[in-house]
Amino acid sequence: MGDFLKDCLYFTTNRLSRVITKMADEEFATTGFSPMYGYLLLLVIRDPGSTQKKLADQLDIAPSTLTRFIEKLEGKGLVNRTAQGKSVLVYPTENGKALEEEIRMASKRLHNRYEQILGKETAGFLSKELVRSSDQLEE
Amino acid sequence: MGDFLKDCLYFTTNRLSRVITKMADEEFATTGFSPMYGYLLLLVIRDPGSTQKKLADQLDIAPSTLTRFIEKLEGKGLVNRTAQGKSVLVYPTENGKALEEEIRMASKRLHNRYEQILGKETAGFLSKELVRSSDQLEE
DNA sequence: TATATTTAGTTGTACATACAAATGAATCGA
DNA sequence: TCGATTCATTTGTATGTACAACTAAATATA
Repeated sequence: MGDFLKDCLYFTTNRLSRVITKMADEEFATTGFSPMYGYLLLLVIRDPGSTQKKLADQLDIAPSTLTRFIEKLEGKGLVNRTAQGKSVLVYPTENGKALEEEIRMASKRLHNRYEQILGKETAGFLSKELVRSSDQLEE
Repeated sequence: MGDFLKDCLYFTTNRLSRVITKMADEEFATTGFSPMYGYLLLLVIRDPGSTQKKLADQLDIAPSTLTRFIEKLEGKGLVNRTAQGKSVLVYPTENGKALEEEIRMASKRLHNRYEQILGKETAGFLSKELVRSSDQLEE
């Protein structure tokens, strides 16, 4: 009995995920796309010529998901793809690079917003715990 | 620079969410539906005649999402809906009630699985922190 | 070298979830 | 009591995400 929901990591994690995704969507609204795309673009800018596999690993998403993200960014003219054997290398376009500052600012706003509510300490600690747990659960 | 991803609560939360959702889907596979439906059915069994609003609040999902979930459970013959003024009351059917044990076992398996990896203490602590943070971020 | 296996990416499809707009019931203020 | 507002739900539509099946390239094995 009691509350089986509050005890279930599946539920509690997904709940926070919904809450913070909403927040992130709001702060990233000025960029014209959602936070995952923003972070993906930052990765591509930081490391031009990354393979899709590498990007998917860094973001910890399925390859098919990454394909879809890259397609969309390419459609918006923010990245280019060039096939290289069985791999695909991804590069930012000038338009893509021009967005870096905007994305970093959105990211900063998001951080400030949740840190102001949770406390900088707590937020940092929580992130670290989440990374650690994800790492462990993925073996 | 450094790793902006590991520091971002949006990203770290969503990552854990993907990891644990996969795990939960595996453990709930025997029930024939996904974990959220299982928990929803448990809520309805525990409190027959709940309004959809109440259920959506307990699960912390949008009302429209709840409508969709209930539709699906109704389609599988696990719950009934009766309109009551502007509200809708939800009741479990016999078939629905018959699934309670199965769902509880799936939930138990999920708990055991992640507790074995993270440690019971850590898992419990993490859940509590996530609830607290979600509560705070939602005001 | 020829075949088998592995690896990277894409495509079709499905699902959880949300928001905005619409509907219909209940309540409140004049 | 009537019109305005609020509230619960539904519906249309969109998005992030995954898996399974497929293709094509690379590597390993015989």
